[in-house]
Amino acid sequence: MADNDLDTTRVRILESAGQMFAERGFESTTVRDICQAAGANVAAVNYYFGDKERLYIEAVVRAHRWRLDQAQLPDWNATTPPREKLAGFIHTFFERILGGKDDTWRTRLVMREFMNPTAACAEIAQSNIRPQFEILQSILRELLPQGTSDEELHLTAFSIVGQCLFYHVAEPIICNLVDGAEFATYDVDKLAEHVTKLTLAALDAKAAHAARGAGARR
Amino acid sequence: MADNDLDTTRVRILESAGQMFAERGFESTTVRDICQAAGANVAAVNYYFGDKERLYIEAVVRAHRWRLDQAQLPDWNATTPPREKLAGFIHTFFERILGGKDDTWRTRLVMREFMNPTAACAEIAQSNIRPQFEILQSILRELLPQGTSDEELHLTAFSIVGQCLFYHVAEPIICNLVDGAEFATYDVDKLAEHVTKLTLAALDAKAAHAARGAGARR
DNA sequence: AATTGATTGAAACATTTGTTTGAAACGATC
DNA sequence: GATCGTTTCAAACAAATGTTTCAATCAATT
Repeated sequence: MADNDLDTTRVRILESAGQMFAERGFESTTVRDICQAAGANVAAVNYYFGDKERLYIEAVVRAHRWRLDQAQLPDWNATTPPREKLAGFIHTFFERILGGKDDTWRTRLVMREFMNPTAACAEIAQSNIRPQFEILQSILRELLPQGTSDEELHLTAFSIVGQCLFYHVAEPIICNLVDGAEFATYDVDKLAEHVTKLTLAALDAKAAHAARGAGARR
Repeated sequence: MADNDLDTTRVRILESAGQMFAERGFESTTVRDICQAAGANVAAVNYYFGDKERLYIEAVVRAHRWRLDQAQLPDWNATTPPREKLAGFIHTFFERILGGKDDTWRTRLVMREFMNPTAACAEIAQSNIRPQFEILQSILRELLPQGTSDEELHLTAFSIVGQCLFYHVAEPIICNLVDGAEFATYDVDKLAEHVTKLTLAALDAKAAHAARGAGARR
């Protein structure tokens, strides 16, 4: 029952299954291929997980937990300026998405699940994503003028996350649109800096506009 | 051969197949289900398309072409200000993505193809997406200071598209994060206005910063 | 009305796939 | 070393699925 990181048949199957589900999808991946890649017998899937679907769910949840653990948010204290927090959040988010080149399959697996929600999706959203979303919102609350509606807060958070996620979900398209040499230079640091700068510029403008509006009215 | 919009068995199969591929994916969709939904015989798929895969490719290409035709960019003339062009581009993009509530399957199908590229992906990227990308870049060139690098132009374009696409690729997550009542109010107009405002605020700040920098240097 | 070509229909085929089974191998415990 | 629970293995099962076949049907043309 303990799914610790031992090199046991169980986790070998989980890892192989995750990679294959990520690349080919649930239906295109056969239990036989998974077991062959994991060096296990066909019956091992049913022995350890009951059936193929429960193996899938466990693989997805495991992949997302791994993604979160892989890159942790920086330690902030009460004096950390919110601009720095936002920069750190975005950088960490990119680390999780683009991570080591051998780990992108985990993000692919999770994104695939989001577009084909099963039981794993709601669980991940509630237990893993929501806390991160709350953190991002608390940062934005410090950066946006007081009185900003919850809705605008949400949309702004979505704008940030959307910019980051794009580089994963549209990767084949991006490769088709920009030069291969340029694409090769897209790394976490560069992309994070771009998104951070663009977002902060927009937030600054909103804050300035609000201040001007308040000043003009009085 | 002519795939015109007649209510022929061929296009009925294409439409049914598109919807089912979009919801369940390629492998999970059976030829039998497609034909039943289209009111056709099982053999019709092989008769009209040769095999299941060529039916899929044709359905994807058709869906994306339909998406483009559904919402056309406004007519601009030489005097149209670039800010208005950007607003129009973003609004049209959202129309295409979120379109009529009965047509979202087309976007789903295309996004699915992007994450599982087949032969259809490269074709769509080259013949359909690239022209749109060029238009967006030409608009941004008018809004960003002279001397802005191609790379920054690209990243800015990706930031815009990423913000829009997010509402489609992460829909189940968004539903989980915000109140159902609030989500119900997300429509094309509201989202387009948010993305446009945020982006223009950022672009204005960059332009102002560049002007200030140039002024200070002289 | 006959003919010709395109389309549809029901059934069958060959393969693949998830799952099960029951015996063998293994490992720790007494 | 015998025993008991756990794990592995090869083989088989049953269901589903893409594809094919060939006769029936239809529609237009002569």
